Amino acid sequence: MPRSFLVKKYFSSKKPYYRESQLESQTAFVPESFPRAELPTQNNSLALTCYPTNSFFSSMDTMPAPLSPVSLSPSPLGPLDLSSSPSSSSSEEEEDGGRSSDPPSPDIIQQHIYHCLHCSKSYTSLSALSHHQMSNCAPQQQTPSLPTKVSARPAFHCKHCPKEYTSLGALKMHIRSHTLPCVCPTCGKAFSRPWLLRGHIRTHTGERPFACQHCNRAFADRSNLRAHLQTHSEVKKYQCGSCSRTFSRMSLLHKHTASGCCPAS
DNA sequence: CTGGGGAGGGGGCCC
DNA sequence: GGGGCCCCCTCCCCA
Repeated sequence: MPRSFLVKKYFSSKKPYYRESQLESQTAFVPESFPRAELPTQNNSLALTCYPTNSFFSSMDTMPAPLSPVSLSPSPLGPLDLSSSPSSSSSEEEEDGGRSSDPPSPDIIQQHIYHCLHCSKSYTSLSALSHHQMSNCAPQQQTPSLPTKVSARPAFHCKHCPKEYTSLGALKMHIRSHTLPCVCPTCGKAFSRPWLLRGHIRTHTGERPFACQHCNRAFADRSNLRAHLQTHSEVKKYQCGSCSRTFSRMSLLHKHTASGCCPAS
C-alpha cells in the first residue's frame, strides 16, 4: 500500500471548495445504498465507500463560488480511458471498486453540473456556464471570478486563489486543481486531472507499465522510471556546482546543497 | 546524510 | 479551443 496514498495530504491541507448549498445537494444526491464512513477492508469490496466528496467535504470549510461543479457521486471524472469519451458528457455508469483482484473499472463517473448562482440555470460544462455568465447573466451576488462583459480586465481570475489567467482554458485547467473533479472510485481520493487519477489507480491495481530496460524493475509512473534510469547512469544528471558531485535527482542535489556540503556556494 | 522509490502537481505541447 | 499526454519537478518516506 503506497504510503502517500494513505496519508491524504489534501484531507488536511487542501480543501476543495464547495458551497454549502452544494454540500447539501451532494448529500441529498448520495444514494442511500452507498454506505458512508465505512473504512475499506481487505475483504470489503465496497472500498469505495469512503465516499469522498461527501464525507470529507461536509466537514470542510466552505467558500462561496459562483461555479458549482457538483459532484453527485464519486466522481466527476469521465471514464478512465478517456480517449473515446469527453469528460463532460459521460453518462452515469456503474462504478466499481478498483481492487487489484478486480481491476478498476474505467467507468469513473463524471457528472459536472455547473450552476449559475446568479440565476437558476445549470450547465453540464464549465465552458457553457462561463459563456452564460459572460454573455447573459449579470452577477448579483458574490464576487465573480469569471470575467463578465462589463469587466474591462482581460484576465480570468481564479476565485479560489489570487492566480489569474489570460485564457478561459487556462483558468479551467487551474480550477480543476481546486475542485478536484477526478475521484478515485476505490478510495475516494480526488485529483485535478484524469491522468493523475489513472496513475493513482495503478497504486491500487499494482500495474506497472513502465519497465526499466536495465533491470527488472517496473514503475507505475513514467517520471519515476526516468528517475530510476538515472541510477543506472554513471554520470548523473544533476551536478553540484561546487564539488562536482552528481546526483540522479534534482531533489538530491538540493538536499546536498542544503545540508551544507558546499557552504561556499 | 545519501540514495532511491512512490506519488502527485503544473506547464506546455500535440492532436 | 479543449482535452490528453508528456516532461519536469517536488515532496514524502524509507533503507
